[in-house]
Amino acid sequence: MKRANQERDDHNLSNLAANIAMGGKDGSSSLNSSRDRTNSPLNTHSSMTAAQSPTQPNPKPTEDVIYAELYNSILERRLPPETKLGENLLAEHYGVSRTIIRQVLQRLAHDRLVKLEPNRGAFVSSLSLEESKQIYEAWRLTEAAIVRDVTKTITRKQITALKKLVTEERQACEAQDIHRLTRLSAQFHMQLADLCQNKFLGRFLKELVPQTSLAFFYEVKSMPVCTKDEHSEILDYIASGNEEAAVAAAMRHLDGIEKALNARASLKKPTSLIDLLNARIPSIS
Amino acid sequence: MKRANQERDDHNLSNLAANIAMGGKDGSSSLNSSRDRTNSPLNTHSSMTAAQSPTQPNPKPTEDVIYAELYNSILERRLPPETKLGENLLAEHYGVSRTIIRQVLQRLAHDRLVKLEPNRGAFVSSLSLEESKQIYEAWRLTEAAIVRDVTKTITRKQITALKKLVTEERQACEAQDIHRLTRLSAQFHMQLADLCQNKFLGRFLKELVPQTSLAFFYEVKSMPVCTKDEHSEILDYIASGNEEAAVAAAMRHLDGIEKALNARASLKKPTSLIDLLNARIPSIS
DNA sequence: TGAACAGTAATTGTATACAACTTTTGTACA
DNA sequence: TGTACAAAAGTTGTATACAATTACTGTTCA
Repeated sequence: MKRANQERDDHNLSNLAANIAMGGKDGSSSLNSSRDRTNSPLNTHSSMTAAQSPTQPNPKPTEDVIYAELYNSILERRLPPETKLGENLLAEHYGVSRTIIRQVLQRLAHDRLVKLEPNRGAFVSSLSLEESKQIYEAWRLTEAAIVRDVTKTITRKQITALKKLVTEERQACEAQDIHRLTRLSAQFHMQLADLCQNKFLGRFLKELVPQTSLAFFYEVKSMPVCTKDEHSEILDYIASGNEEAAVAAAMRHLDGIEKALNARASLKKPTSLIDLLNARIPSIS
Repeated sequence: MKRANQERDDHNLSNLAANIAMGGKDGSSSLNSSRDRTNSPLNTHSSMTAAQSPTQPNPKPTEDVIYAELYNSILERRLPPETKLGENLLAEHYGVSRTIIRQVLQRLAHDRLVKLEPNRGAFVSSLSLEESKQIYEAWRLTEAAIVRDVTKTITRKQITALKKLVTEERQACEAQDIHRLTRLSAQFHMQLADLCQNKFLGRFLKELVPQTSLAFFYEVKSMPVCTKDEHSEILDYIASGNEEAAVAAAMRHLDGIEKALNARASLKKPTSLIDLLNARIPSIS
């Protein structure tokens, strides 16, 4: 009836993304597991260097783990907008029942990272250019309030943690690790939001930021704007208690990101299978 | 096996609230049904005058209907904070499986109107005074941006719809219908938020407003601040295109609500069964 | 050749059975 | 009388079976 423990599929992000991309017909994969039990999905090290501990017999992942993996996967743009997230495929991949997958998909739909179409299934959400603009407008409004708040209350320890994050960004940038950089860049703002005394504003921003990964245009291959230096600048102003300068720097930063987005908005959706196939041989055409 | 259609329990709000309050041991109830299929829960007429069409054989309610009923029920303060929402009780009350109830509870938890405690169940969320203050701060920030936006783009038809709402508020106020007034008052702000061009800001406010019903203090029996006139004032400024005056009026309005909340914050939680029993005979003590 | 239709396969929606956990209730003992 | 422990009742968590809907594929007919 059930699959034995030993022959259960492992689950890691790169394999999952590959499986989904090719329709899930390829079952074989390598052994890998990450068993973080943090509340916020962002703190899992899902996209760290691959080879970790192949010894673990790979117990059944919890709902939270699966949620975190998919969450990060979308945030890092590994699963592009409009990708179909079939329940059976995911259930078999993670070795859990569809019940769990369903709950995960509902949570992601709640985060607006996934859209559920009745009787048709779950898909990674997508954003139009207009919607993206609206996100950045809402982001600016909220970020300003948060930066103001945080500048007043931030502690040494918190500054150190954020500086560490910027350092990691720098490393990812040097290593040309686009996915990791994308995640770390979002994480900087989300971690800042966590420091805001006002829980509700913080939550709002933390919901907003990941959605910027859903723009259905956006050139994935080129390196995103290297935001590490701007993050560093904002952080310095915050640390020095210069509220207005910090806010101004943050606003410039967001404006810059949005400008870069607009610049890339020219190329349309390369999402269909045909487009993906064509994109494989760009030199021949 | 299954219960026959005819003897299936009906489901209406007042009976549900009563059932939950008394632990669900009382099964009998009257016949009533509302079958709206709107997307936003607020447009259902769940709390209108009771007697409608007792002829309907009462088909199985959809997930959306149950969601809307519970949503409104919490918003209107019929189900007070910390009320336990047992899955079996709800499933039997609505005549659906626990699967459906579970999904509804998850959606409500996503809205932060319900909190899910692992292995313990679902409860109506509650808010501390500090959290309430934070909500109002976030509300002010967002409301200002929304009022500014709406003032620029509002149409005649939309103004008429809002005026109708204010009229309904006035009626509810005269009729001393606290629950309905609470809902209509929230609806005014949520409908305004819907008119905002920026979807994300609008959504945020629509998530924020219902949560103000979760303050675990707050005197339910006394009439809430009659906000109808202030709503009318805000609306007039918006209609006349006076952006700054509209924003100022809205800010005064929110300040007033928060002040009233603080004033009522003295009486602590009367949630426990003992407290409720004691509250029944206040004249004797 | 192409469009429309029908049948089949696959996927999602719902209900139910069982397992795991928590809370309550009852009893024994200090 | 009160505390500690044990049993049982009730509730939630998960998996699975079946129903309903959709998507696909192959055939027929114009």
